[in-house]
Amino acid sequence: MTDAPSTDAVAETSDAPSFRYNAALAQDIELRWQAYWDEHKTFESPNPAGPLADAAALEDRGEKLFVLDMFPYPSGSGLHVGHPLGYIGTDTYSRFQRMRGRNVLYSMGFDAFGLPAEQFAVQTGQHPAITTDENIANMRRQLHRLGLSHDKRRSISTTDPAYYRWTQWIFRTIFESWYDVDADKARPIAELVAEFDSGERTLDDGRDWAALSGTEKEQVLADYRLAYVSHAPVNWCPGLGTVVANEEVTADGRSDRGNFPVFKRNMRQWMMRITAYADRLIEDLDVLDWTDAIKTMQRNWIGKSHGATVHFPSAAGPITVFTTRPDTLFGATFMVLAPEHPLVDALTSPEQATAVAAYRDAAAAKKEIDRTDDTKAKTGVFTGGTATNPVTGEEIPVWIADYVLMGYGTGAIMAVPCGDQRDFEFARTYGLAIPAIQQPSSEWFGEHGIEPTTGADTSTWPVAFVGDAPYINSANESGLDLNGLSDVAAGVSTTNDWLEADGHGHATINYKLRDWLFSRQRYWGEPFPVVYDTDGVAHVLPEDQLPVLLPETDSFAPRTFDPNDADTDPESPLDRLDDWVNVTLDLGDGPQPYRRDTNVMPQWAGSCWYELRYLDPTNENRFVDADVERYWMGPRTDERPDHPGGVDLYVGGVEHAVLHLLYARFWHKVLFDLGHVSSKEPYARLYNQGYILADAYKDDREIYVDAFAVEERDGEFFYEGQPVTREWGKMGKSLKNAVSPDEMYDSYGADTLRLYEMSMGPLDQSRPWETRDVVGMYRFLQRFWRNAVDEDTGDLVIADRDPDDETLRLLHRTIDAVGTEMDNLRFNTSIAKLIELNNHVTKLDGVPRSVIETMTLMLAPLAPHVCEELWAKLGHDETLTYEPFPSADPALLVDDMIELPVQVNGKVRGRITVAADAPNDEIEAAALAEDNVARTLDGAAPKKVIVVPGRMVNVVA
RNA sequence: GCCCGGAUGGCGGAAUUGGCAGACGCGGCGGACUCAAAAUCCGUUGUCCUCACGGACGUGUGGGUUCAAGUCCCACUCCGGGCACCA
Repeated sequence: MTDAPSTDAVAETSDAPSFRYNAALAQDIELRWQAYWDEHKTFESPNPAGPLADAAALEDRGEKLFVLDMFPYPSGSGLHVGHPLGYIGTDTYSRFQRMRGRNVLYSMGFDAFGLPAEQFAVQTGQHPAITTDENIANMRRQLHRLGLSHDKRRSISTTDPAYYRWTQWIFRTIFESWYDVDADKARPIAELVAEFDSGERTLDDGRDWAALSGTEKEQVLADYRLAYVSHAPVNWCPGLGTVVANEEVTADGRSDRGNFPVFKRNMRQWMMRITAYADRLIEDLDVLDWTDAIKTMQRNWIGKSHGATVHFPSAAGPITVFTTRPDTLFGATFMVLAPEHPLVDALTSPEQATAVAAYRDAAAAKKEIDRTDDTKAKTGVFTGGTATNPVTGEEIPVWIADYVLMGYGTGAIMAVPCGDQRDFEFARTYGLAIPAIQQPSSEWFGEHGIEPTTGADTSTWPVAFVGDAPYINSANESGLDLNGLSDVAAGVSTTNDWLEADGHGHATINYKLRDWLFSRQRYWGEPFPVVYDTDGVAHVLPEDQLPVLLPETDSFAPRTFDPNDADTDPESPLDRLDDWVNVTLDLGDGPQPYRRDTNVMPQWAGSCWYELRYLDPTNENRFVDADVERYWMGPRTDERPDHPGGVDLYVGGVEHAVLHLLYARFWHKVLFDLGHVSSKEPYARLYNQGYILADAYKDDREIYVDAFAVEERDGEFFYEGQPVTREWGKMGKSLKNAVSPDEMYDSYGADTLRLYEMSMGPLDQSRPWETRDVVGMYRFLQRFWRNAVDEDTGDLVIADRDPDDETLRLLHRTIDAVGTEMDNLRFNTSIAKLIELNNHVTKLDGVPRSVIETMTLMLAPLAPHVCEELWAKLGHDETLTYEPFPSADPALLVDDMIELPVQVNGKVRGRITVAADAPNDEIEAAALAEDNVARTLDGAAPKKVIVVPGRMVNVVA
């Protein structure tokens, strides 16, 4: 009759009813339905083309919906109950939307390259390829047991050569392109070469392109390519044995992985020209449905600021500064260079040489955290050199100080002590002049408790003045005159015009964002598809020579160093493999000897495009078929005209706000510019789920102890008799407070775990795990099950009649509410409404079939296994996955009679029941006649009666 | 220091546009079943006053707007997160 799995009584050790919904029965149901879904390929979603195409199914399914989780790295310790919070949310949403008729793409891959996997391998002595596969298998098992409705055909691992072949292909594509500033998009490098060849474009430095040697041409092109090798200051982390990106360095100058010190060193490394996209990465945030918090973080990281570039002539050549306040040039009485600035040597006078050298050494030795600590007093040294202020013509002293950072702007500033607090403090410390160039208001003086000063005198000022105020002492003989203006914006634009006209500078936009350091000196990553010829010129391998396989070796451990020894050099593990490094290849001009690049890509590479591979996971000709890509990722202008396209719902933790999410947007935009994808953004809607928190306990050595062995006595906590201190933390192995989902499956089953995690609170909020609370959802499922099934016989016990009016109305109100709540990812309130309905029908003498069927469908996205089981028991032959989600009858959402609270002076004194469409005067009369209202009024005539239709009545006495 | 969030019973959390504060769950209390316990089920549960009817108080603090404020405005306190010598 049905191919749904059959129910067998579960043997019980106790005398509990054989068909009570308990952990054993739940497990039985869950394993059977998981097998059923696999066998029937229930969650496979059809593509419009290629091997996953299925025209009939596509016709059936309706509009596409791409739901995506941030994919995990396959950890060696497996999952704890905190990991799947987001996955349960996306699974529930996906199941709900399938019932709403959408063609849902939902799968899960593994971000398996990178440091964690490599470190785990080093610890266990196993090759990372082996441990990674084992860990993936274990995580797949745990996720499968949770009942996640993934299309398993679409799962990928970034470590699979069939996957990273295309990661290398995208690298190749980026390498072979350049950013055309005029067209404001990336274009193939071949088109740039063609422009140089034809003379349409000439070299900036005036050289003749045609006269350059091949190597020289390559050097020119390298300055245009979006992936290039640079010799520049990078973040060297001896403790990890590799360089890391700016985004991977914490505010206190340490690696976010491993927490080792990071040092700035000049090194030859691969970079990606993400800065070319700075503006678009900011602008396109506007069309994304992301939280403002994440958008703000990305904007701050890119750090766009408007200002001016100004050149100060000096004996050592012009010193170029960036300033956001060119209007304060008249107040620039000295300059400050970062200690590492290249002009320092040339500017330093013989008398100051010793002091300058000593200061530079001290600055270099300082840890980043000390250098960027703005609470410390400012230090610096005079170089003995001077530069010319272009607006005043004055010779001003040039200092070096470590509060000026080489990594921002030009590494040099003009100091305006009257208008910048840092410069002010520096000038006070070293007795430099602080002439005023704006006249602050008397209020400003009042706020700082000093007598107003006029003119240049600032001797009594406690701080610099920042803001709008009339300019003074701000005119020169070459036609720049700000005096009389009092608006900073006007001052800035006037000054910029003058600077440009006189050739001293020009308006500029500066960014905090630096190019992305893309190479790592580790083993477990994607090899660069790059070789060097005997002249040292880099060649990217042609498509047909990809993938460049990561070579097999036993010596995959990185060379790491004393974490504090900055004077070390990175050594790539791949460097040791001479046979692999030295190759003879035919790149079109016959077999030639080459050396392979021995770097690997950062972990972020694989996660920059994985969502695209889900679409077409087995394609061997392209990273994704164009039609398939357009179907799943294309912009949806039916939703809104500026829809950017991309993933419809992307759920993950907030910790990737500027790492993965920035890099992935950058790659996607390059692919978009080159016509390889149809959406300008990868993730249209981003939702940040919260974390599961758990108490963690530390002993007096500050070491975490097993949280499950801690006892509480009178508000104090003890571990093995010793007092310990409690703190909040994310759940995790390192805090020794992790609860495994396997424990929950054993005690309650997956459906209960799913319901509990969804009921704890809003999905975007962090919440503390309480194992003892889980039983609430278990009891709910038991009650729900008992409403339909006889616990002793396992037979259906539904009532053979139509629901009463009250039940019917509650049912439809619940349908209405649950649909809306689920649409908005508010699963906690969906569950509350379903429990409310279930509690109501529990009191009935038997639940009508129509009610139990509707409830089963509504609960199915949240607790799919038990609902499938009931659905089958109710006589249905097929999975409920594609049953339409119940819809509410609008006529049943409005009641004939309604109860209204009656307030007297804002306090509820009684209730009246009136017809829903009763006129106001009738409601008013009923309200005043209510016993307790009348008593409260005590005969006094009401001053006013406010009737809020359908809501309430307020009597003003 | 700057920018975002947030604060509601013993606990997690609910509350369209301002309109019955505390939905739902945990825990507590009382009861049923049981020799007993666990599990399960039923009832009850913001605090205080009252035998009761009922009343007073109550959404971090202090003001304000309003017939009516958890919700809006002003000023603060505390907590979480992000950024931070960014010129």
